[in-house]
Amino acid sequence: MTQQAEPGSAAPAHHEPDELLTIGEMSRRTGVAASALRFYEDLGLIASVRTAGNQRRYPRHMLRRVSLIAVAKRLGLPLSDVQEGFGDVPLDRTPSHEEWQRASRQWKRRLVERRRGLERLERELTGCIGCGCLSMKACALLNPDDALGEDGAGPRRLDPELERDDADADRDSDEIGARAGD
Amino acid sequence: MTQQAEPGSAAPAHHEPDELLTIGEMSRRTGVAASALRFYEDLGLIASVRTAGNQRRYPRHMLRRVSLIAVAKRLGLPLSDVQEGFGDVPLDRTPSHEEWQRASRQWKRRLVERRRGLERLERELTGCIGCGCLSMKACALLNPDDALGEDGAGPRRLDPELERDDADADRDSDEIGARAGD
DNA sequence: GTAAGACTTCAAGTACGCTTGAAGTCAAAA
DNA sequence: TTTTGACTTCAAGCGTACTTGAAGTCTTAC
Repeated sequence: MTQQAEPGSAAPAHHEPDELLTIGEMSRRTGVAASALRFYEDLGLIASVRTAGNQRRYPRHMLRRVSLIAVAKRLGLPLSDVQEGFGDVPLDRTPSHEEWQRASRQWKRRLVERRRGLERLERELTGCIGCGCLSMKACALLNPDDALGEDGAGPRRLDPELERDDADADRDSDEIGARAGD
Repeated sequence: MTQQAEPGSAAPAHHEPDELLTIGEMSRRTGVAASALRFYEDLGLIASVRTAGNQRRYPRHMLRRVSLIAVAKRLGLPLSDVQEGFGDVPLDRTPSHEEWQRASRQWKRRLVERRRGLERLERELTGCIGCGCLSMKACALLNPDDALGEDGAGPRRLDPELERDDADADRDSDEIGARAGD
């Protein structure tokens, strides 16, 4: 962060292994605004070295980091989660495989969790509403799979977790379920 | 919204089919703060009738709506998406099955899209980083499925879409890929 | 009837994730 | 050398999604 880059190595067209990128190049290549990159740097999500003239230069491995931030953001993960997810992946050098792997396992857990949430919501909507009962408790038994099938995921029983998560709404959905019985 | 509820029907303990709920009861049952419920009402995401004394009373079917908002929020969907997702599901009466079904199909599309994004990120992390190549382009051929398998989804080739989406970062990942080849 | 607690509105404040603008500096090309 | 565009910091502003607080009203229970 307070290291210094060679002043002359600014922005050539061809690329060599340890060429440094300007903030503009990073922005163009990742699709992330320069102002956002500065913001991420303030947060410590990414880092840069500085030229003698105090301009940022990014090592190439920072591209991957920024891309991951962008994807995660698109998926609605807060930056604090992204930060945590990076764990001990180093900022000051190209991360090793082991370092990426350790981090990736953390991310995975978070992502699987979130994806499961999405799947639950999908099931609630296509399954429980689709079948007409509108009560998730009842639907846990019906176990619909019309929509899940189209994605290659097999039919599944709802988790006990779901019962807990949305129990508040369910305590009352019997009213709706009764109307559905007409 | 400007309808009026019977003044005497405030907050009994047992529940009848068309009993109305106070904002406090809604809050307790859905886990959503009363201030948030007022906010959602301002946005038109939910609606209430008023007592003679101007207090909110919620019909029971609003519980489901609020629960869906809460789940969607937990999954990082913006309220504007939630709003759109509700489409023509009516606020002023218990929605019919067809109305919920129409809306659910809209939601589904959004959710599937988002879930696919998560799966892509998972693949990138466990597949491409896990296997050591660190280049998504190369990994499209390797097609890892260790993590996908645990969720019952079959192994899949990466979409051409992925290539497009993250092409920016990939243009440079050959550098990383080269180091990975050691 | 009265007291307690739940409710009302409205305005302001907060946290996140940035963008915009001003004023000035740096780097590369002509 | 000069010009142009890309860069710098810092401060303020913005959109989303609320929370908090003040001042007052309603409902319920006693």
